[in-house]
Amino acid sequence: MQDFSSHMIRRLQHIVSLTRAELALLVDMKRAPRAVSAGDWLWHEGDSADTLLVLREGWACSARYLPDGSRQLLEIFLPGDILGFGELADGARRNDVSMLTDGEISEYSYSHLRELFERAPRLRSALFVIANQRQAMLAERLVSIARRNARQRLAHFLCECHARLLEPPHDTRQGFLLPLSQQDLADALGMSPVHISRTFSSLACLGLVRRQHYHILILDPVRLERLAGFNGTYLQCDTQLLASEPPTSAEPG
Amino acid sequence: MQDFSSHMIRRLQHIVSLTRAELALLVDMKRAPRAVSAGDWLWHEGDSADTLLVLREGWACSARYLPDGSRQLLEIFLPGDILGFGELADGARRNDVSMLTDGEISEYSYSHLRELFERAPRLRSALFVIANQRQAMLAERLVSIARRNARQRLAHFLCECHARLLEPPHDTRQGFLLPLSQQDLADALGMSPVHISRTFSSLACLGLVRRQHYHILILDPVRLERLAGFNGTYLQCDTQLLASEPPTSAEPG
DNA sequence: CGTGATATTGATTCCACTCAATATGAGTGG
DNA sequence: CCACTCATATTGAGTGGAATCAATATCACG
Repeated sequence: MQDFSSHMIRRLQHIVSLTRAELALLVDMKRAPRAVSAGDWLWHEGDSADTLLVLREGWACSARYLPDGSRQLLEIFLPGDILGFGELADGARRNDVSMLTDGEISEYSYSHLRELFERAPRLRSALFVIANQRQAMLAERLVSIARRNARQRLAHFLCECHARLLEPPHDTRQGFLLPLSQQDLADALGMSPVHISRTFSSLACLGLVRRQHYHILILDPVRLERLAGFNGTYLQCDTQLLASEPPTSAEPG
Repeated sequence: MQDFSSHMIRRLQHIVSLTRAELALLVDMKRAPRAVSAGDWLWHEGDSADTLLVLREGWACSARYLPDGSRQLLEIFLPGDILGFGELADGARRNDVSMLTDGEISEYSYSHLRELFERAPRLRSALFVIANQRQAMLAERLVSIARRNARQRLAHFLCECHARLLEPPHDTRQGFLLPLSQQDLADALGMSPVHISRTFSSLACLGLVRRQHYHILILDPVRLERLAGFNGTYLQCDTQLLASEPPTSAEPG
Protein backbone atom coordinates (compact mmCIF):
# COMPACT_ATOMS: atom_id res chain seq x y z
CA MET A 1 0.00 0.00 0.00
CA GLN A 2 2.61 2.52 1.04
CA ASP A 3 4.32 1.94 -2.27
CA PHE A 4 1.18 2.10 -4.40
CA SER A 5 0.32 5.54 -5.75
CA SER A 6 0.21 6.86 -2.24
CA HIS A 7 -0.64 10.31 -3.59
CA MET A 8 -3.78 9.07 -5.27
CA ILE A 9 -4.91 6.91 -2.37
CA ARG A 10 -4.51 9.83 -0.02
CA ARG A 11 -6.56 11.99 -2.31
CA LEU A 12 -9.40 9.49 -2.70
CA GLN A 13 -9.24 8.80 1.01
CA HIS A 14 -9.80 12.45 1.64
CA ILE A 15 -12.87 12.47 -0.59
CA VAL A 16 -14.76 9.37 0.49
CA SER A 17 -12.87 7.93 3.47
CA LEU A 18 -12.46 4.49 1.97
CA THR A 19 -13.07 1.34 3.94
CA ARG A 20 -10.42 -1.36 4.33
CA ALA A 21 -12.29 -3.47 1.79
CA GLU A 22 -12.29 -0.71 -0.79
CA LEU A 23 -8.62 -0.02 -0.28
CA ALA A 24 -7.95 -3.70 -0.80
CA LEU A 25 -9.76 -3.57 -4.13
CA LEU A 26 -7.63 -0.67 -5.21
CA VAL A 27 -4.46 -2.48 -4.33
CA ASP A 28 -5.62 -5.46 -6.34
CA MET A 29 -5.70 -3.14 -9.30
CA LYS A 30 -2.07 -2.26 -8.89
CA ARG A 31 -0.29 -2.01 -12.19
CA ALA A 32 3.35 -1.85 -13.07
CA PRO A 33 4.26 1.83 -13.12
CA ARG A 34 5.84 3.16 -16.27
CA ALA A 35 8.56 5.81 -16.34
CA VAL A 36 7.98 8.78 -18.64
CA SER A 37 10.13 11.78 -19.57
CA ALA A 38 9.44 15.48 -19.83
CA GLY A 39 7.85 16.19 -23.18
CA ASP A 40 6.48 12.67 -23.65
CA TRP A 41 2.95 12.51 -24.96
CA LEU A 42 0.51 10.48 -22.91
CA TRP A 43 -2.02 10.63 -25.73
CA HIS A 44 -3.33 12.80 -28.53
CA GLU A 45 -6.73 14.17 -29.34
CA GLY A 46 -8.82 11.51 -31.04
CA ASP A 47 -6.79 8.55 -29.79
CA SER A 48 -9.04 5.72 -28.76
CA ALA A 49 -9.45 5.62 -24.99
CA ASP A 50 -9.86 2.50 -22.91
CA THR A 51 -7.69 3.26 -19.92
CA LEU A 52 -7.61 5.56 -16.97
CA LEU A 53 -4.22 6.83 -15.94
CA VAL A 54 -2.77 7.71 -12.56
CA LEU A 55 0.07 10.20 -12.43
CA ARG A 56 2.25 8.72 -9.69
CA GLU A 57 5.08 11.22 -10.01
CA GLY A 58 5.70 14.31 -12.12
CA TRP A 59 3.57 17.03 -13.66
CA ALA A 60 1.55 16.83 -16.86
CA CYS A 61 -0.80 19.10 -18.81
CA SER A 62 -3.54 18.96 -21.38
CA ALA A 63 -3.47 21.43 -24.25
CA ARG A 64 -5.24 22.64 -27.35
CA TYR A 65 -3.23 23.61 -30.42
CA LEU A 66 -4.48 26.34 -32.71
CA PRO A 67 -4.03 26.71 -36.46
CA ASP A 68 -1.66 29.66 -35.98
CA GLY A 69 0.75 27.43 -34.07
CA SER A 70 -0.02 28.79 -30.62
CA ARG A 71 -1.29 26.54 -27.89
CA GLN A 72 -3.45 26.85 -24.82
CA LEU A 73 -2.81 24.76 -21.72
CA LEU A 74 -6.12 23.65 -20.28
CA GLU A 75 -5.38 21.56 -17.19
CA ILE A 76 -2.29 21.12 -15.08
CA PHE A 77 -1.94 17.69 -13.50
CA LEU A 78 0.00 17.10 -10.29
CA PRO A 79 1.33 13.92 -8.69
CA GLY A 80 -1.63 11.81 -7.58
CA ASP A 81 -3.99 13.19 -10.20
CA ILE A 82 -6.16 10.84 -12.21
CA LEU A 83 -6.32 11.45 -15.95
CA GLY A 84 -8.55 10.34 -18.75
CA PHE A 85 -11.72 9.15 -17.07
CA GLY A 86 -13.88 11.75 -18.78
CA GLU A 87 -13.43 9.71 -21.94
CA LEU A 88 -14.92 6.63 -20.28
CA ALA A 89 -18.24 7.14 -22.00
CA ASP A 90 -17.27 8.03 -25.55
CA GLY A 91 -14.00 6.20 -25.99
CA ALA A 92 -11.91 8.93 -27.61
CA ARG A 93 -9.33 11.25 -26.01
CA ARG A 94 -10.48 14.82 -26.09
CA ASN A 95 -7.17 16.69 -25.74
CA ASP A 96 -3.47 16.23 -26.15
CA VAL A 97 -1.76 15.43 -22.87
CA SER A 98 1.99 15.61 -22.35
CA MET A 99 4.46 15.44 -19.47
CA LEU A 100 5.87 18.70 -18.15
CA THR A 101 8.51 16.82 -16.16
CA ASP A 102 9.88 13.31 -15.89
CA GLY A 103 7.47 11.12 -14.03
CA GLU A 104 5.83 7.79 -13.46
CA ILE A 105 2.37 6.61 -14.47
CA SER A 106 0.10 3.62 -13.95
CA GLU A 107 -2.68 2.59 -16.28
CA TYR A 108 -5.98 0.90 -15.49
CA SER A 109 -8.35 -0.47 -18.08
CA TYR A 110 -11.88 0.87 -18.13
CA SER A 111 -13.23 -2.67 -17.92
CA HIS A 112 -11.42 -3.27 -14.62
CA LEU A 113 -12.67 0.08 -13.46
CA ARG A 114 -16.27 -0.86 -14.21
CA GLU A 115 -15.90 -4.05 -12.19
CA LEU A 116 -14.46 -2.02 -9.38
CA PHE A 117 -17.43 0.34 -9.44
CA GLU A 118 -19.76 -2.62 -9.05
CA ARG A 119 -18.02 -3.67 -5.89
CA ALA A 120 -17.24 -0.24 -4.50
CA PRO A 121 -19.81 2.31 -5.73
CA ARG A 122 -18.31 5.03 -3.60
CA LEU A 123 -15.23 5.02 -5.80
CA ARG A 124 -17.48 5.99 -8.67
CA SER A 125 -18.78 8.85 -6.58
CA ALA A 126 -15.24 9.88 -5.82
CA LEU A 127 -14.45 10.15 -9.52
CA PHE A 128 -17.57 12.22 -10.01
CA VAL A 129 -16.42 14.58 -7.28
CA ILE A 130 -13.01 14.88 -8.88
CA ALA A 131 -14.56 15.63 -12.25
CA ASN A 132 -16.50 18.47 -10.68
CA GLN A 133 -13.43 19.84 -9.01
CA ARG A 134 -11.74 19.89 -12.43
CA GLN A 135 -14.67 21.75 -13.90
CA ALA A 136 -14.41 24.29 -11.10
CA MET A 137 -10.70 24.79 -11.75
CA LEU A 138 -11.33 25.31 -15.43
CA ALA A 139 -14.06 27.84 -14.66
CA GLU A 140 -11.75 29.67 -12.31
CA ARG A 141 -9.05 29.96 -14.96
CA LEU A 142 -11.64 31.20 -17.41
CA VAL A 143 -12.52 33.94 -14.96
CA SER A 144 -8.85 34.70 -14.44
CA ILE A 145 -8.11 35.05 -18.13
CA ALA A 146 -11.29 36.94 -18.95
CA ARG A 147 -11.37 39.38 -16.06
CA ARG A 148 -8.04 39.72 -14.26
CA ASN A 149 -4.98 41.64 -15.38
CA ALA A 150 -1.58 40.05 -15.84
CA ARG A 151 -0.47 40.49 -12.24
CA GLN A 152 -3.66 39.12 -10.72
CA ARG A 153 -3.66 36.29 -13.21
CA LEU A 154 -0.18 35.08 -12.41
CA ALA A 155 -0.77 35.62 -8.70
CA HIS A 156 -3.94 33.57 -8.87
CA PHE A 157 -2.18 30.77 -10.67
CA LEU A 158 0.57 30.69 -8.07
CA CYS A 159 -2.00 30.62 -5.28
CA GLU A 160 -3.77 27.73 -6.93
CA CYS A 161 -0.65 25.67 -7.49
CA HIS A 162 0.47 26.37 -3.95
CA ALA A 163 -2.90 25.32 -2.50
CA ARG A 164 -3.02 22.17 -4.60
CA LEU A 165 0.44 21.11 -3.50
CA LEU A 166 -0.19 21.46 0.22
CA GLU A 167 -1.27 18.30 1.98
CA PRO A 168 -4.47 19.22 3.82
CA PRO A 169 -3.69 19.07 7.53
CA HIS A 170 -1.05 21.41 8.93
CA ASP A 171 1.03 21.90 5.82
CA THR A 172 2.24 25.48 5.72
CA ARG A 173 5.21 25.35 3.38
CA GLN A 174 5.55 28.61 1.49
CA GLY A 175 8.05 27.43 -1.10
CA PHE A 176 7.51 24.98 -3.91
CA LEU A 177 8.83 23.85 -7.26
CA LEU A 178 6.87 25.05 -10.27
CA PRO A 179 8.25 23.10 -13.21
CA LEU A 180 6.78 25.30 -15.94
CA SER A 181 8.90 27.44 -18.23
CA GLN A 182 7.74 30.99 -18.81
CA GLN A 183 6.56 29.79 -22.19
CA ASP A 184 4.41 27.17 -20.46
CA LEU A 185 3.04 29.73 -18.03
CA ALA A 186 2.26 32.04 -20.93
CA ASP A 187 0.41 29.24 -22.70
CA ALA A 188 -1.54 28.45 -19.55
CA LEU A 189 -2.50 32.02 -18.69
CA GLY A 190 -3.11 33.45 -22.13
CA MET A 191 -0.15 35.83 -22.03
CA SER A 192 3.14 36.28 -23.85
CA PRO A 193 6.32 34.81 -22.34
CA VAL A 194 8.02 38.17 -22.01
CA HIS A 195 5.10 39.53 -20.09
CA ILE A 196 5.31 36.59 -17.69
CA SER A 197 8.87 37.66 -16.98
CA ARG A 198 7.89 41.27 -16.37
CA THR A 199 4.96 40.23 -14.23
CA PHE A 200 7.16 38.06 -12.03
CA SER A 201 9.46 41.05 -11.52
CA SER A 202 6.48 43.15 -10.63
CA LEU A 203 5.27 40.64 -8.05
CA ALA A 204 8.79 40.50 -6.64
CA CYS A 205 8.91 44.29 -6.40
CA LEU A 206 5.73 44.22 -4.36
CA GLY A 207 7.43 41.80 -2.00
CA LEU A 208 4.86 39.08 -2.62
CA VAL A 209 6.88 36.36 -4.33
CA ARG A 210 10.48 35.38 -4.75
CA ARG A 211 11.66 33.12 -7.53
CA GLN A 212 14.82 31.62 -8.95
CA HIS A 213 14.52 29.35 -11.92
CA TYR A 214 11.70 27.02 -11.08
CA HIS A 215 11.63 27.69 -7.37
CA ILE A 216 8.78 29.79 -6.04
CA LEU A 217 8.64 31.27 -2.58
CA ILE A 218 5.41 32.89 -1.46
CA LEU A 219 6.55 35.75 0.76
CA ASP A 220 3.16 37.14 1.70
CA PRO A 221 0.35 34.63 1.10
CA VAL A 222 -2.37 36.88 2.47
CA ARG A 223 -1.56 39.91 0.34
CA LEU A 224 -0.97 37.69 -2.68
CA GLU A 225 -4.37 36.06 -2.35
CA ARG A 226 -6.04 39.40 -1.88
CA LEU A 227 -4.32 40.82 -4.95
CA ALA A 228 -5.35 37.75 -6.96
CA GLY A 229 -8.90 37.62 -5.66
CA PHE A 230 -8.13 34.03 -4.76
CA ASN A 231 -10.63 32.00 -2.79
CA GLY A 232 -9.56 28.41 -2.46
CA THR A 233 -12.94 26.90 -1.65
CA TYR A 234 -13.33 25.68 -5.22
CA LEU A 235 -10.41 23.34 -4.62
CA GLN A 236 -11.96 21.64 -1.62
CA CYS A 237 -14.50 18.93 -2.10
CA ASP A 238 -17.08 19.26 0.62
CA THR A 239 -18.39 15.76 0.72
CA GLN A 240 -20.72 15.96 3.66
CA LEU A 241 -23.51 14.17 1.86
CA LEU A 242 -21.29 11.69 0.21
CA ALA A 243 -19.48 10.73 3.37
CA SER A 244 -22.67 10.29 5.33
CA GLU A 245 -24.23 7.96 2.83
CA PRO A 246 -24.23 4.20 3.10
CA PRO A 247 -21.65 2.51 0.87
CA THR A 248 -24.44 1.17 -1.32
CA SER A 249 -25.52 4.60 -2.50
CA ALA A 250 -25.53 5.37 -6.20
CA GLU A 251 -24.30 8.74 -7.31
CA PRO A 252 -23.98 9.41 -10.99
CA GLY A 253 -20.18 9.57 -10.79
CA MET B 1 -44.80 12.25 -23.27
CA GLN B 2 -45.05 14.79 -26.03
CA ASP B 3 -45.88 17.39 -23.43
CA PHE B 4 -43.12 16.43 -21.03
CA SER B 5 -39.85 18.29 -21.51
CA SER B 6 -39.68 17.07 -25.04
CA HIS B 7 -36.41 18.94 -25.55
CA MET B 8 -34.71 17.02 -22.79
CA ILE B 9 -36.08 13.64 -23.78
CA ARG B 10 -34.93 14.17 -27.34
CA ARG B 11 -31.50 15.07 -26.07
CA LEU B 12 -31.16 12.05 -23.79
CA GLN B 13 -32.63 9.89 -26.50
CA HIS B 14 -29.88 11.03 -28.81
CA ILE B 15 -27.24 10.11 -26.26
CA VAL B 16 -28.30 6.69 -25.08
CA SER B 17 -31.28 5.69 -27.25
CA LEU B 18 -33.55 4.97 -24.32
CA THR B 19 -35.75 1.93 -24.14
CA ARG B 20 -39.51 2.14 -23.68
CA ALA B 21 -39.06 1.12 -20.05
CA GLU B 22 -36.57 3.87 -19.39
CA LEU B 23 -38.78 6.45 -21.01
CA ALA B 24 -41.63 5.28 -18.85
CA LEU B 25 -39.51 5.85 -15.73
CA LEU B 26 -38.75 9.37 -16.86
CA VAL B 27 -42.39 10.13 -17.38
CA ASP B 28 -43.14 8.85 -13.89
CA MET B 29 -40.79 11.53 -12.66
CA LYS B 30 -42.77 14.24 -14.33
CA ARG B 31 -43.09 17.29 -12.16
CA ALA B 32 -45.28 20.33 -12.39
CA PRO B 33 -43.35 22.85 -14.45
CA ARG B 34 -42.80 26.25 -12.93
CA ALA B 35 -42.86 29.51 -14.87
CA VAL B 36 -39.88 31.82 -14.38
CA SER B 37 -39.10 35.31 -15.67
CA ALA B 38 -36.03 36.88 -17.21
CA GLY B 39 -33.68 37.89 -14.44
CA ASP B 40 -35.03 35.39 -11.91
CA TRP B 41 -32.40 33.58 -9.91
CA LEU B 42 -32.57 29.80 -9.97
CA TRP B 43 -30.07 29.62 -7.14
CA HIS B 44 -27.02 31.29 -5.65
CA GLU B 45 -23.54 30.08 -4.92
CA GLY B 46 -23.52 28.17 -1.64
CA ASP B 47 -27.24 27.39 -1.61
CA SER B 48 -27.86 23.87 -0.46
CA ALA B 49 -28.53 21.59 -3.41
CA ASP B 50 -30.85 18.63 -3.42
CA THR B 51 -32.55 18.96 -6.78
CA LEU B 52 -31.71 18.68 -10.43
CA LEU B 53 -33.44 21.10 -12.73
CA VAL B 54 -34.60 20.80 -16.31
CA LEU B 55 -34.91 23.94 -18.38
CA ARG B 56 -38.06 23.25 -20.37
CA GLU B 57 -38.22 26.62 -22.06
CA GLY B 58 -36.05 29.72 -22.08
CA TRP B 59 -32.36 30.50 -21.70
CA ALA B 60 -30.35 30.65 -18.49
CA CYS B 61 -26.72 31.24 -17.50
CA SER B 62 -24.32 30.60 -14.67
CA ALA B 63 -22.02 33.40 -13.59
CA ARG B 64 -19.24 34.41 -11.24
CA TYR B 65 -19.26 37.88 -9.70
CA LEU B 66 -15.98 39.63 -8.92
CA PRO B 67 -15.18 42.06 -6.14
CA ASP B 68 -14.91 44.97 -8.62
CA GLY B 69 -18.55 44.46 -9.61
CA SER B 70 -17.88 42.87 -12.96
CA ARG B 71 -19.18 39.42 -13.75
CA GLN B 72 -18.19 36.53 -15.94
CA LEU B 73 -20.77 34.29 -17.56
CA LEU B 74 -19.60 30.70 -17.41
CA GLU B 75 -22.25 28.54 -19.04
CA ILE B 76 -25.19 29.33 -21.27
CA PHE B 77 -28.14 26.98 -20.89
CA LEU B 78 -30.62 26.34 -23.68
CA PRO B 79 -34.09 24.78 -23.66
CA GLY B 80 -33.76 21.10 -22.80
CA ASP B 81 -30.56 21.55 -20.79
CA ILE B 82 -30.21 19.90 -17.42
CA LEU B 83 -28.81 22.05 -14.61
CA GLY B 84 -27.37 21.39 -11.21
CA PHE B 85 -26.38 17.75 -11.24
CA GLY B 86 -22.70 18.49 -10.66
CA GLU B 87 -23.69 19.40 -7.12
CA LEU B 88 -25.16 15.94 -6.55
CA ALA B 89 -22.10 14.83 -4.63
CA ASP B 90 -21.33 17.76 -2.39
CA GLY B 91 -24.76 19.28 -1.85
CA ALA B 92 -23.97 22.97 -2.42
CA ARG B 93 -24.50 25.07 -5.53
CA ARG B 94 -21.26 26.18 -7.04
CA ASN B 95 -22.35 29.23 -9.07
CA ASP B 96 -25.12 31.72 -9.35
CA VAL B 97 -27.63 30.79 -12.03
CA SER B 98 -30.22 33.15 -13.44
CA MET B 99 -32.70 33.27 -16.31
CA LEU B 100 -31.76 35.23 -19.41
CA THR B 101 -35.33 35.05 -20.69
CA ASP B 102 -38.73 34.03 -19.43
CA GLY B 103 -39.01 30.29 -19.26
CA GLU B 104 -40.28 27.18 -17.63
CA ILE B 105 -38.47 24.72 -15.37
CA SER B 106 -39.06 21.36 -13.71
CA GLU B 107 -37.31 20.15 -10.61
CA TYR B 108 -36.38 16.61 -9.61
CA SER B 109 -35.08 15.63 -6.23
CA TYR B 110 -31.71 13.93 -6.04
CA SER B 111 -33.25 11.09 -4.06
CA HIS B 112 -35.66 10.30 -6.87
CA LEU B 113 -32.80 10.56 -9.27
CA ARG B 114 -30.77 8.00 -7.33
CA GLU B 115 -33.69 5.58 -7.42
CA LEU B 116 -33.95 6.16 -11.12
CA PHE B 117 -30.27 5.37 -11.60
CA GLU B 118 -30.77 2.06 -9.84
CA ARG B 119 -33.45 1.07 -12.31
CA ALA B 120 -31.95 2.67 -15.42
CA PRO B 121 -28.16 2.85 -15.14
CA ARG B 122 -27.84 4.19 -18.63
CA LEU B 123 -29.44 7.41 -17.54
CA ARG B 124 -26.56 7.85 -15.16
CA SER B 125 -24.19 7.35 -18.06
CA ALA B 126 -26.11 9.91 -20.05
CA LEU B 127 -25.60 12.50 -17.32
CA PHE B 128 -21.90 11.69 -17.27
CA VAL B 129 -21.72 12.26 -21.01
CA ILE B 130 -23.49 15.58 -20.65
CA ALA B 131 -21.11 16.66 -17.90
CA ASN B 132 -18.20 15.98 -20.21
CA GLN B 133 -19.78 17.93 -23.01
CA ARG B 134 -20.10 20.86 -20.61
CA GLN B 135 -16.46 20.58 -19.67
CA ALA B 136 -15.57 20.62 -23.36
CA MET B 137 -17.63 23.75 -23.96
CA LEU B 138 -15.99 25.48 -21.04
CA ALA B 139 -12.55 24.54 -22.35
CA GLU B 140 -13.45 25.84 -25.78
CA ARG B 141 -14.50 29.20 -24.36
CA LEU B 142 -11.28 29.33 -22.38
CA VAL B 143 -9.36 28.89 -25.61
CA SER B 144 -11.50 31.51 -27.29
CA ILE B 145 -10.92 34.11 -24.61
CA ALA B 146 -7.25 33.34 -24.18
CA ARG B 147 -6.19 33.06 -27.80
CA ARG B 148 -8.68 34.57 -30.22
CA ASN B 149 -9.22 38.23 -31.00
CA ALA B 150 -12.55 39.96 -30.59
CA ARG B 151 -13.86 39.08 -34.04
CA GLN B 152 -12.95 35.43 -33.85
CA ARG B 153 -14.29 35.25 -30.33
CA LEU B 154 -17.72 36.58 -31.19
CA ALA B 155 -17.80 34.54 -34.39
CA HIS B 156 -16.97 31.41 -32.44
CA PHE B 157 -19.67 32.08 -29.92
CA LEU B 158 -22.24 32.58 -32.66
CA CYS B 159 -21.16 29.35 -34.32
CA GLU B 160 -21.52 27.50 -31.05
CA CYS B 161 -24.97 28.86 -30.27
CA HIS B 162 -26.09 28.14 -33.80
CA ALA B 163 -24.82 24.57 -33.66
CA ARG B 164 -26.41 23.94 -30.26
CA LEU B 165 -29.77 25.18 -31.44
CA LEU B 166 -29.97 23.01 -34.53
CA GLU B 167 -31.80 19.73 -34.08
CA PRO B 168 -29.39 17.06 -35.31
CA PRO B 169 -30.88 15.62 -38.49
CA HIS B 170 -31.43 17.91 -41.45
CA ASP B 171 -31.81 21.18 -39.64
CA THR B 172 -30.17 23.89 -41.69
CA ARG B 173 -31.77 27.05 -40.40
CA GLN B 174 -29.35 29.95 -40.62
CA GLY B 175 -31.27 32.38 -38.46
CA PHE B 176 -31.92 32.20 -34.76
CA LEU B 177 -32.82 34.25 -31.73
CA LEU B 178 -29.94 35.09 -29.42
CA PRO B 179 -31.54 36.56 -26.31
CA LEU B 180 -28.39 38.10 -24.83
CA SER B 181 -27.87 41.83 -24.55
CA GLN B 182 -24.51 43.17 -25.64
CA GLN B 183 -23.72 43.50 -21.96
CA ASP B 184 -24.42 39.78 -21.53
CA LEU B 185 -22.28 38.92 -24.54
CA ALA B 186 -19.49 41.07 -23.17
CA ASP B 187 -19.71 39.29 -19.83
CA ALA B 188 -19.64 35.92 -21.56
CA LEU B 189 -16.73 36.67 -23.89
CA GLY B 190 -14.53 38.77 -21.66
CA MET B 191 -14.96 41.97 -23.64
CA SER B 192 -16.54 45.39 -23.15
CA PRO B 193 -20.09 46.01 -24.37
CA VAL B 194 -19.05 48.73 -26.78
CA HIS B 195 -16.54 46.45 -28.39
CA ILE B 196 -19.26 43.83 -28.89
CA SER B 197 -21.14 46.45 -30.88
CA ARG B 198 -18.14 47.33 -33.01
CA THR B 199 -17.32 43.69 -33.57
CA PHE B 200 -20.83 42.94 -34.77
CA SER B 201 -20.50 45.76 -37.27
CA SER B 202 -17.19 44.36 -38.38
CA LEU B 203 -18.70 40.90 -38.95
CA ALA B 204 -21.55 42.50 -40.84
CA CYS B 205 -19.09 44.42 -43.04
CA LEU B 206 -17.42 41.16 -43.93
CA GLY B 207 -20.80 39.83 -45.01
CA LEU B 208 -20.74 37.00 -42.50
CA VAL B 209 -23.59 37.87 -40.17
CA ARG B 210 -26.67 40.04 -40.14
CA ARG B 211 -28.38 41.08 -36.97
CA GLN B 212 -31.25 43.20 -35.76
CA HIS B 213 -31.94 43.36 -32.08
CA TYR B 214 -31.75 39.81 -30.89
CA HIS B 215 -32.11 38.20 -34.27
CA ILE B 216 -29.01 36.65 -35.78
CA LEU B 217 -28.70 35.53 -39.37
CA ILE B 218 -25.63 33.59 -40.39
CA LEU B 219 -24.97 34.70 -43.95
CA ASP B 220 -21.89 32.60 -44.67
CA PRO B 221 -21.53 29.71 -42.21
CA VAL B 222 -18.42 28.30 -43.86
CA ARG B 223 -16.41 31.51 -43.85
CA LEU B 224 -17.66 32.34 -40.36
CA GLU B 225 -16.49 29.01 -38.99
CA ARG B 226 -13.14 29.35 -40.71
CA LEU B 227 -12.66 32.84 -39.33
CA ALA B 228 -13.57 31.60 -35.85
CA GLY B 229 -11.52 28.44 -36.01
CA PHE B 230 -14.72 26.64 -35.08
CA ASN B 231 -14.83 22.87 -35.05
CA GLY B 232 -18.10 21.58 -33.74
CA THR B 233 -17.00 18.07 -32.83
CA TYR B 234 -16.72 19.01 -29.16
CA LEU B 235 -20.48 19.49 -29.13
CA GLN B 236 -21.27 16.01 -30.34
CA CYS B 237 -21.29 13.11 -27.96
CA ASP B 238 -19.92 10.11 -29.76
CA THR B 239 -21.47 7.37 -27.73
CA GLN B 240 -20.36 4.34 -29.66
CA LEU B 241 -19.22 2.50 -26.57
CA LEU B 242 -22.10 3.61 -24.46
CA ALA B 243 -24.76 2.66 -26.97
CA SER B 244 -23.32 -0.77 -27.55
CA GLU B 245 -23.27 -1.69 -23.89
CA PRO B 246 -25.92 -3.72 -22.17
CA PRO B 247 -28.34 -1.68 -20.07
CA THR B 248 -26.81 -3.08 -16.90
CA SER B 249 -23.42 -1.46 -17.47
CA ALA B 250 -21.96 0.83 -14.84
CA GLU B 251 -20.26 3.99 -15.99
CA PRO B 252 -19.15 6.49 -13.38
CA GLY B 253 -21.73 9.00 -14.49
C1' DC C 1 -44.90 61.66 -25.98
C1' DG C 2 -41.56 61.22 -22.38
C1' DT C 3 -38.54 58.05 -19.91
C1' DG C 4 -35.05 54.55 -19.12
C1' DA C 5 -32.54 50.82 -20.95
C1' DT C 6 -29.76 49.51 -24.71
C1' DA C 7 -26.89 50.36 -28.65
C1' DT C 8 -23.89 53.11 -31.75
C1' DT C 9 -20.10 56.14 -32.83
C1' DG C 10 -16.02 59.05 -31.87
C1' DA C 11 -11.85 60.36 -29.20
C1' DT C 12 -8.41 59.01 -26.17
C1' DT C 13 -5.78 55.96 -23.15
C1' DC C 14 -3.46 51.95 -21.60
C1' DC C 15 -2.14 47.22 -20.99
C1' DA C 16 -0.01 43.78 -22.99
C1' DC C 17 2.04 42.32 -27.51
C1' DT C 18 5.78 42.24 -30.84
C1' DC C 19 10.33 42.88 -32.28
C1' DA C 20 14.98 43.02 -31.11
C1' DA C 21 19.09 42.92 -28.43
C1' DT C 22 21.44 41.06 -24.53
C1' DA C 23 22.03 37.99 -20.62
C1' DT C 24 22.04 33.78 -18.12
C1' DG C 25 22.34 28.96 -17.56
C1' DA C 26 22.75 23.96 -18.73
C1' DG C 27 24.88 20.71 -21.45
C1' DT C 28 28.53 19.16 -24.72
C1' DG C 29 32.79 18.18 -26.57
C1' DG C 30 37.61 19.52 -27.19
C1' DC D 1 38.55 23.36 -17.34
C1' DC D 2 37.20 26.19 -20.92
C1' DA D 3 34.81 27.38 -25.24
C1' DC D 4 30.79 26.75 -27.83
C1' DT D 5 25.94 26.11 -28.42
C1' DC D 6 21.18 26.08 -27.56
C1' DA D 7 17.34 27.03 -24.73
C1' DT D 8 15.48 30.16 -21.65
C1' DA D 9 15.03 34.58 -19.50
C1' DT D 10 15.56 39.65 -19.10
C1' DT D 11 15.24 44.36 -20.66
C1' DG D 12 14.14 48.20 -23.85
C1' DA D 13 11.53 50.50 -27.57
C1' DG D 14 7.61 50.91 -30.29
C1' DT D 15 2.91 49.27 -31.66
C1' DG D 16 -1.73 48.01 -31.46
C1' DG D 17 -6.17 46.02 -29.96
C1' DA D 18 -9.44 46.65 -26.90
C1' DA D 19 -10.90 49.50 -22.79
C1' DT D 20 -12.71 53.72 -21.13
C1' DC D 21 -15.00 58.01 -21.36
C1' DA D 22 -18.46 60.64 -23.43
C1' DA D 23 -21.96 62.04 -26.54
C1' DT D 24 -25.81 60.77 -29.33
C1' DA D 25 -29.20 57.48 -31.21
C1' DT D 26 -32.59 53.92 -31.06
C1' DC D 27 -36.02 51.24 -29.04
C1' DA D 28 -39.53 49.40 -25.73
C1' DC D 29 -42.89 50.76 -22.76
C1' DG D 30 -46.07 53.17 -19.93
